[in-house]
Amino acid sequence: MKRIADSTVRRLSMYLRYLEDLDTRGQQTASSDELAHLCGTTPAQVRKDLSFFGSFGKRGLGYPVHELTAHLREILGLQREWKVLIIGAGKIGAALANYRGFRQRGFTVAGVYDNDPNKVGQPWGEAIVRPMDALEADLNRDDAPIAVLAIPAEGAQAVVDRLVKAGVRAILNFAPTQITVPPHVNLKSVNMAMELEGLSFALTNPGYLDEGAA
Amino acid sequence: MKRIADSTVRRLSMYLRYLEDLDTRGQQTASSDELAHLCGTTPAQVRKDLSFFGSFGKRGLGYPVHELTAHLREILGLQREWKVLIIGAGKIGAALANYRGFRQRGFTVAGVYDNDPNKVGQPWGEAIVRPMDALEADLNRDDAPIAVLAIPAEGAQAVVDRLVKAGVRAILNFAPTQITVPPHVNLKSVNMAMELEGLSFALTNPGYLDEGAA
DNA sequence: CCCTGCTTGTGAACAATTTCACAAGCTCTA
DNA sequence: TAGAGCTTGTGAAATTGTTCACAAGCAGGG
Ligand SMILES: NC(=O)c1ccc[n+]([C@@H]2O[C@H](COP(=O)([O-])OP(=O)(O)OC[C@H]3O[C@@H](n4cnc5c(N)ncnc54)[C@H](O)[C@@H]3O)[C@@H](O)[C@H]2O)c1
Ligand SMILES: NC(=O)c1ccc[n+]([C@@H]2O[C@H](COP(=O)([O-])OP(=O)(O)OC[C@H]3O[C@@H](n4cnc5c(N)ncnc54)[C@H](O)[C@@H]3O)[C@@H](O)[C@H]2O)c1
Repeated sequence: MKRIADSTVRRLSMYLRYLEDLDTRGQQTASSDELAHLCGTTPAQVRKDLSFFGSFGKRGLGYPVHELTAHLREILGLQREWKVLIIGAGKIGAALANYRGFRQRGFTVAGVYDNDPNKVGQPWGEAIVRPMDALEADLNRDDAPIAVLAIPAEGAQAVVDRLVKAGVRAILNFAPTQITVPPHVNLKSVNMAMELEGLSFALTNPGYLDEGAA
Repeated sequence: MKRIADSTVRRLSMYLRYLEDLDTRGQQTASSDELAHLCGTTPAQVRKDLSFFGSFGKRGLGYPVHELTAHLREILGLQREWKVLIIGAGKIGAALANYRGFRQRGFTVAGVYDNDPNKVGQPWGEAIVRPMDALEADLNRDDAPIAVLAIPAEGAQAVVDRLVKAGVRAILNFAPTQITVPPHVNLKSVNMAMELEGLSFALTNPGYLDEGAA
């Protein structure tokens, strides 16, 4: 079984988004060329990405939109519902918990946790903030959720260790710090300051990007 | 002038974060090995990344922490203040506007814009929400800010076109849609749904990741 | 002053990813 | 049934990014 690049998975996710659009508009087929234009990539890339998982298209015609949508959902594991735990009932946590885009894709917020006694027990969106102490007891190992970490950097690694010990095998981290997890746990980090700094770099050093500008 | 990979810039940003830590703790020097461990990369990677910009270390000793910190700030363009415009006074916009991490790095929110008449004019953190109409007049082309796009996907491309026309040359986009900009404009997108779907994929297809699992 | 022990800086090897290019195959038309 | 016109699927080539390995060079001790 071939290793799939991270970049490929991200693109699959994007193909799915646009295929869903086309599907609701009733379009029957889409060529790799059309998908590429929608997603800002190249036709060859689209075909190569899909070819890792099977051969879904018809030569001369393109890909059947509705069918490919279903295939991609399955590949990405989106036929099922995923439970999501939000750790940290702060500003970022609040934005995420109410984010419609997640629910649309089958991610449902199963709980919100915080260690601030003033927040615990308070209503928060449709949920009630739970104490960190309750974490282990709340978790069902057979259906371990995805954890979203939205707490300050200082406590992050300790909380991650605790989540991992409790059976969580996927974590989306927003704290701007390096987190380590055992190999069987999947970790993704979103670091917004880093993105802004990337823009700062690009604005400051146009020469390093536009090959050969003086 | 050599093209610098995106991944390199992201790592520079991370090196800077940890060097600042070491600096405040008074540590004089740091080896590529130490930095690598802090940042979750390899010593060779650290040295190669830095070598693109000069030779900052002393053989046998390592890198002078304070000095390298300054160099990295300069490379990343962080000696100066960057003005940031937030477009969309919603939940994500609110989280970002109050995010301490940005101000710490020299990014200051210069304005918040929205097209909802009920939000325009309302106080919002330390700012007051301004109408989209005011955008062009507010912008000073000689000191164009970085724009953060926190509005729904539907209107995103139109607003981007308008920002670009008004002189904005760097945009951080949170709307989950493909945006196109002319080549002289820098665009980064953060797509959280895509990250979650990446986790879903990893949980669903362990075989595609752990080389050769049956 | 020279030797020992480290650590950098970097070309070259390697690995991963993207792009190319084209044979194979489908549909439609006559 | 044959031919035209597209578009897929995929090895091979090209490009991009990471890791290796080692000469060069500094500090500190004898
Ligand atoms: N606000 C943003 O726009 C933004 C952007 C990028 C990254 N981040 C990062 O996201 C994280 C959260 O940011 P925020 O703005 O929501 O902060 P916040 O202060 O609004 O919220 C943090 C919450 O986490 C809780 N908390 C702290 N330590 C905890 C622990 N050990 N266990 C459980 N709960 C704990 C606090 O009680 C608080 O409710 C930070 O790491 C921040 O750097 C925030
Ligand atoms: N909330 C989240 O956690 C989250 C996570 C990831 C991505 N996003 C994305 O970020 C964007 C904003 O999300 P949100 O949750 O803050 O939404 P929101 O509805 O809370 O806020 C959106 C704001 O944008 C304003 N707006 C809409 N169209 C506009 C236009 N053309 N010009 C100016 N202002 C306009 C609205 O009046 C509203 O105030 C969306 O694209 C969403 O998909 C949100």
